[in-house]
Amino acid sequence: MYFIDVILPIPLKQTFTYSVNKDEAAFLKQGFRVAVPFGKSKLYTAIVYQVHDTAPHGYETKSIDHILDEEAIITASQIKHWEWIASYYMCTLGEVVKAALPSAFLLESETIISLVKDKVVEDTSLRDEDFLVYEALQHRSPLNVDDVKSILDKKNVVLVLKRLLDIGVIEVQEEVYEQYSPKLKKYIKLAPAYEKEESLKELLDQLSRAPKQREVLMQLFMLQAQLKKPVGIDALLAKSNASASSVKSLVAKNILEEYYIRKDRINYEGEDATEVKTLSDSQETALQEIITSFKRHDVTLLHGVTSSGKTEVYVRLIEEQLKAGKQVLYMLPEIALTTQLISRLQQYFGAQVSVYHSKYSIHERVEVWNNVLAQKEKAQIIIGARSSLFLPFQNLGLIIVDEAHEPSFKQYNPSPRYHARDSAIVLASLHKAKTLLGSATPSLESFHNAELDKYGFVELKRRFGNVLLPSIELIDIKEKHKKKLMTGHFSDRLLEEIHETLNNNEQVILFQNRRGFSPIVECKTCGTSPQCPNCDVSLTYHQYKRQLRCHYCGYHMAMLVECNACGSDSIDSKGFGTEQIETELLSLFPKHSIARMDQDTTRGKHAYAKLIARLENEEIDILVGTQMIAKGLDFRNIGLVGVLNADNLLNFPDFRAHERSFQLLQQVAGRAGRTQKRGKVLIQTYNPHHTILKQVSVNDYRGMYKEQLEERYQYKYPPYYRTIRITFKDKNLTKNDQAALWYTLALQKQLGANVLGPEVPPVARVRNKYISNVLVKIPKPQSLAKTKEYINSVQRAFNLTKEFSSIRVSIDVDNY
DNA sequence: AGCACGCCGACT
DNA sequence: GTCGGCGTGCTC
Repeated sequence: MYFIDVILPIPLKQTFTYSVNKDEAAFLKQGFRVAVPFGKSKLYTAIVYQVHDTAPHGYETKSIDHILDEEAIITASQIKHWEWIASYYMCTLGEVVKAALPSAFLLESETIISLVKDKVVEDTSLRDEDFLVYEALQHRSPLNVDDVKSILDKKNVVLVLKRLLDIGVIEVQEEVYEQYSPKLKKYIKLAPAYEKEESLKELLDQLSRAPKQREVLMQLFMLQAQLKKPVGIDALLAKSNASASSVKSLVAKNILEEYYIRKDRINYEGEDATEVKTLSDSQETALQEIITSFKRHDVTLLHGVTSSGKTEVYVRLIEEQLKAGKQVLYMLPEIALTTQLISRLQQYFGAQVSVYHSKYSIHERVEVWNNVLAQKEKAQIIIGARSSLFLPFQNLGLIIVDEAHEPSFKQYNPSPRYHARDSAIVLASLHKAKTLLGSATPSLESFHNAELDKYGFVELKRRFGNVLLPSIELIDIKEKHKKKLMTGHFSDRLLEEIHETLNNNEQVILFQNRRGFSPIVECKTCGTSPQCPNCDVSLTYHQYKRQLRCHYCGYHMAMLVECNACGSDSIDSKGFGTEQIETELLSLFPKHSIARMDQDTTRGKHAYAKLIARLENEEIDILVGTQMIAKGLDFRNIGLVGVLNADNLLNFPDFRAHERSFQLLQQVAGRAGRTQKRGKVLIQTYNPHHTILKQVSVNDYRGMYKEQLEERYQYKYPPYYRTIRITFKDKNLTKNDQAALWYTLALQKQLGANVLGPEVPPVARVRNKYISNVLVKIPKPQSLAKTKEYINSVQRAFNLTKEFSSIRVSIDVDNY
């Protein structure tokens, strides 16, 4: 007897054992996919973890359904990496697998319902609903469960299906579809029968009465001679100017033959690689320093001011790896993965670049996966978002994590809650590769690591071409309000500068952080504002659809005409988001073109790219935007950057609020003046004496670092303490509170005062579930692994407590 | 995580 | 009486 242990893509800790026959056991290896029956009736895709011959105790194994791959699609080092992620971030291997594999690799079965042949039923013997399904099946068979649901327009259809099954009218089957289908291209050739010269001659004579068809044939010969490779049907049609119908009739007469060739979706059709620009002196120095640093350190931090030309340095490093025959992973936050950057790298490396991120179709992702696995030429360099570190690299030489300070490298939900920067470092070490972290505003942890000599450190202090960093001016809007110098949300100073910039034919970017400061609707008479029925938050007003929406659960309703509480019609929207700024701008600058960039305006697949293109072509004079505009936009003609209100950033209730504000404002400021002329940045605030703003205005990263580090030390936060957050969720408030308290007390038994909480978060209820948080702080000398082991033991005891069985517990390691 | 099973209230 | 709500427990 042979068995395999498999990983299922579900949040269960253990592997599952299935039986296989001798041949299967010989064929299967770790990393293969198999379809296995799981539970009552489902088929799941599982990953083979190991093949063995030890029968498990206590249960009967099922046999696998079938094998999905011809060779392993997951490498041994991937499994090792995923095990590290599962153990470090306290989640299951199944969850990692689910996040790691392109969805097209993980198929679940679908129940297929079909009519039993020759089974006659009296229509009258059926109930109305049953009859509807029966009738539908006579028109179209088979149906899936969703079809039945929509036919009956209800959620629960099991009963109907059960009855039909009982009387033997229908049968059901579980089917797994391969979602990935290769892209095929149609080619055309002469049928083999005519390949001999005499038969060809005969044929041409025959066709003398069909001049169009004859012409098609002649063109085909010409193309074949010219291209010396298969002729695509599209090429033939274009060349011969013939209609598809003449080709079709030639095919019908068996004179021509159609055939298909598998084609990759990922194809770079641009120019071939161009020479890398010559590096400036400071770039060259940085490059040499990085190379030297890698001799002593596996990880190096590159601190380069905005627009210092980090990309060119990366390009050189990548080039070096390619020469050594190694693969390179270039990671970026999702949002910075613009066509702009991709095409820049393609300029240098042409077809060797592949891109991998969530906007790509499942087919494209499968192809990138396979290309990386096979070490194809076109998968030498992967540019991708955080999930690209799950690809099956074979021979990785270097990982670049660009914009490494970006919080979006940390995944919060769903599990695995991994940090891509840290997971990348582990991945690199598995491959004995190097990691380069690049940032203009490194995170405190990374800078601290560099200071402790855990990481190597290299600096690029000058902007490329010695362009000056923008001048930054703080505007006290408290005072401006007092002196009545505000027009809407604009100070006189900001308006003045906008006018001047526009007069110089330069563009303006305005930044308005939306988080925590969305337009909330309020009744002026009684002061109530409409709340979300499912979450403890006020609804926010969205002008473009005249709707009130909840940012947490997506609930929405039409804008109120009168107050629900008192009936008054004096409803006011206070606060300001990007939309309101846009409206104000339209009336202040009616002659200029104004655009807005936020989640609402970049929803479509190409919306973002289009906005960027318009900005690049200078079709937009003023762009208002959220965080989104801070990332990687690289334009030559931005003369002015305005921050409408810096305070709501600073007042964010998070220990990293100050660090984040500094980073964000620096990034935003970096959009200004990327050419010779010095750019200008205006920051409006109620609090111009705030240390962070001062530090931003004079570009004092180190000052910020030192001061923040001191605070972190005092308040026991990272990098001095690690933290793990444990979240409890339940529909029942009391039960949830009890559970959180029980857990906290259990943790405190061993960890004492370093367990904080339970604490109710600012938004205490989301999607009708109450939330409670517990924070575990881990001082440097305390073992992280042992602490986690202890948390795990508390978790196990918690799971055994019956009354808490409905509580959802999620654990977030390094929740920052 | 799904999904079946089973127990309760609200309707034909 | 049936239907469908959701709490509970299991999955090799």
